[in-house]
Amino acid sequence: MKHDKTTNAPRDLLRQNNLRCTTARLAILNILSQASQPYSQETIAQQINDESINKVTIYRALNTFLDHGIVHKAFTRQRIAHYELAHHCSSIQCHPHFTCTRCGNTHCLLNAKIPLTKNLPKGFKIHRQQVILQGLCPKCAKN
Amino acid sequence: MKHDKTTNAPRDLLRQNNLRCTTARLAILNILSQASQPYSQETIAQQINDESINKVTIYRALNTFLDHGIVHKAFTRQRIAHYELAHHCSSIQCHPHFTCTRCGNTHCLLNAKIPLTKNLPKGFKIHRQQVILQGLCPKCAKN
DNA sequence: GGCTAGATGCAACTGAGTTGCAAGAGGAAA
DNA sequence: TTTCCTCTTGCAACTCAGTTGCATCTAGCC
Repeated sequence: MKHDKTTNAPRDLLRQNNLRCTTARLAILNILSQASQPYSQETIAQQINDESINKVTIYRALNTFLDHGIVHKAFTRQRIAHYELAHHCSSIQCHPHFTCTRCGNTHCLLNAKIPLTKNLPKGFKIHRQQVILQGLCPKCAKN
Repeated sequence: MKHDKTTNAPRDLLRQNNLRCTTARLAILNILSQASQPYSQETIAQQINDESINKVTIYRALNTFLDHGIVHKAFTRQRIAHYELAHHCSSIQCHPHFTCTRCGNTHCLLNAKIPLTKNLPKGFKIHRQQVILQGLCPKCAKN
């Protein structure tokens, strides 16, 4: 069993998913497996010593990993901001938003209730809790 | 009391916040007040009949509304995607992520528990629930 | 070692959102 | 109603995360 930091885990992970073990992919997986928080493409690029790895390669590798469920996006990417009037929301929590993964429509679930998160580590002061649900809307779930 | 669709509510809202009542702002607020779901800048622009209103104006008006709490972003804008290995998460729910509004750092709250959303409207099939917390991290809360 | 599909690098592109600046308009005072 | 000041708007040019097309390279099977 190897005890150095770059274990065989990433290599195995790739093989299990029938993906080629390339330098770039192994480097990315090694970095993510040692990460204590989600990393952006930029952070990953900085942490890769070998600066020859192109950002496109990192994006493509990450997307491949996403497809295979090896990795996921810690934050749903929402390049396009959506706004609504604030009158229905409490100061700390808004109603959850549901986005359909098939048709892309978003619905406000005004009546759905989510208790505030519990077991928070000490010292964190929560000002706002936001819940995002993904799945199929009634229309798309039928078909 | 006026009964037409463009009520005085938006005008009052602007006055309460010491904001000038301009054509663009009133149009945007009217649209949002009739919206059943969060709208993007593009959608708002489409719904404004007067096509002469510039997209920059809409962005700036929305940001002003944000500053005054009249409006909020239904989805936290995350232009930059952050990735992490998927091994710690259940198929439906990942641990919550906390983003500090002061220093911008994000932390994984691995031990925090959030019950799944209840009182869902009929027909919605949830595949994934994501919780985003905002506030102050222990370091920033001290200062 | 040779071959081939899949992976990579490069450059150019896309598009949401921002910035600087000049021109325009709201609204309070005269 | 007019004047005037300040805030708002429009335009054009920019920023930058992420994508695409295409030529080149390489992992891994034979």
